[in-house]
Amino acid sequence: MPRRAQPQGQAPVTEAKERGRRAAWGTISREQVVQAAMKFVEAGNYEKMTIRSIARELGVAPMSLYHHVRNKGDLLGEVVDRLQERSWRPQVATNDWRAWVAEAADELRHFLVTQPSALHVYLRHPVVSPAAMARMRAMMEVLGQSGADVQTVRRAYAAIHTYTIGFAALEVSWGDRLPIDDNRGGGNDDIAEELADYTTPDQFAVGLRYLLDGIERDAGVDRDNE
Amino acid sequence: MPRRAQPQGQAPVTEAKERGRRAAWGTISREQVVQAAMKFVEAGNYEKMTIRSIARELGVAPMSLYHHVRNKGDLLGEVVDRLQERSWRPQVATNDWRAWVAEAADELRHFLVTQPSALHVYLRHPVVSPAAMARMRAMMEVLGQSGADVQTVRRAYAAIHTYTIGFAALEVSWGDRLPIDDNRGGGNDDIAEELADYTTPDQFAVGLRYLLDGIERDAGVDRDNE
DNA sequence: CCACAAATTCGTACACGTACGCAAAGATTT
DNA sequence: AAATCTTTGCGTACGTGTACGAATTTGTGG
Repeated sequence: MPRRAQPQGQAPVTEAKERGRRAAWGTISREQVVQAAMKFVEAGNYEKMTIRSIARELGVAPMSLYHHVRNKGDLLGEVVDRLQERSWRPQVATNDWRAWVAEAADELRHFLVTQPSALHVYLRHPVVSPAAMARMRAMMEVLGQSGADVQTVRRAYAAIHTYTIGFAALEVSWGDRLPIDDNRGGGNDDIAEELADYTTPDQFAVGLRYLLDGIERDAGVDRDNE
Repeated sequence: MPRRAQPQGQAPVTEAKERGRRAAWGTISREQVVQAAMKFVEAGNYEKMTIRSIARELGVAPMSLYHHVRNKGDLLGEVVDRLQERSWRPQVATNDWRAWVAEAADELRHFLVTQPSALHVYLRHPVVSPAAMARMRAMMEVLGQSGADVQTVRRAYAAIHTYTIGFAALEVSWGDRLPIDDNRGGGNDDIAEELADYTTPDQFAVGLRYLLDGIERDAGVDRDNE
């Protein structure tokens, strides 16, 4: 059914595609796609953020998005970067590097726990978005204040980073109640439930303190070898 | 070829369901579904393990599986439990609890890194399958040898567990190369690449040592307060 | 001005997990 | 045996991400 195009030239780039008609050329840009996606996440409806729903919102066919976004993961990555930027600006200037690092780590933990979309992204691949890189650089700079050399600083950063993300992942997942549990779990999930009480921000701080103790010690060794 | 009913019990591959016909009553059991699923995972084709492919393998319609398995997650959980059981049997009896715990943790890390299906399961919800519970109990028992009280042991277990899973998650994800990177990443993903070198088994051991140091210290406090 | 290339929108199609409900077969009760 | 209940297999349908290629629009060179 070849539909003939209307020569209605100056259709202002305005609103959305009315019924059946193809949307005007240049209707959407990457920026608009990202913003539309962000609206879902901001409203707490992360799971409702689908390619199709975004397209509907923009008055465009689903496949049209793919000329502005590599795929859903790409889009989500950008959304998360903006959320993260908004969530925290690193400000380096401290005389207590341990406190600074601890706070920064907890901030990331909180962000990941609060934004399920972010956790997904962080678990799927290394995040190298601008906000994430800024955070990393700040973290490394402050870690350097301990006197550790570059090697030790990177080690320390990696350890803290993995611990933080891992903790956030379990804090979230352990928060979900198990599906009914028809004893396929071996019958002893009371224990698991008790353990969930040990996946709290307080607990996070305890483990983090352990890590920082170890880092501090290594930093001392670095200084001695100087 | 007329098909006959299977006289119960584990049969070889029932040459079931020739074209169009409905498979005989009692053709599949939960056990068979799990085993069919396991074949995919064992062959390293975890991503090929779909409800539809399993059904095809068993010669039944996809929806038939759902009378034996709650959903794909349930199925995957059981598969992972069997893999885990095969991968490691806890044997408690040691005079060096730190070495034992370190080895057990590294074993879990290795398992998760090796079996992407397992990592998925561990990241989605608390795993309370028999093998996982056995592992946990063994770990706690050995941690108790440090002299720590119950509270401290649980704290310690939680810290080690989250660190292990988090590390495994990043070790895997950082191993995947980024998708081409059209500089949306901020341009500096060399740094990320360098950091990937710090997500290695060696690095895992370093961070774990930090945690164990902290645990050991707390255990000492527990003993003193006794 | 016209031919041709590039960018953009979109229709169709596929495999995925699975909700829903019907039909067939076994189990139980009358 | 007949009637009824329960378990199991399956057909259909929906919403998902996205590969593929066609249709349309804009930009470019002759």
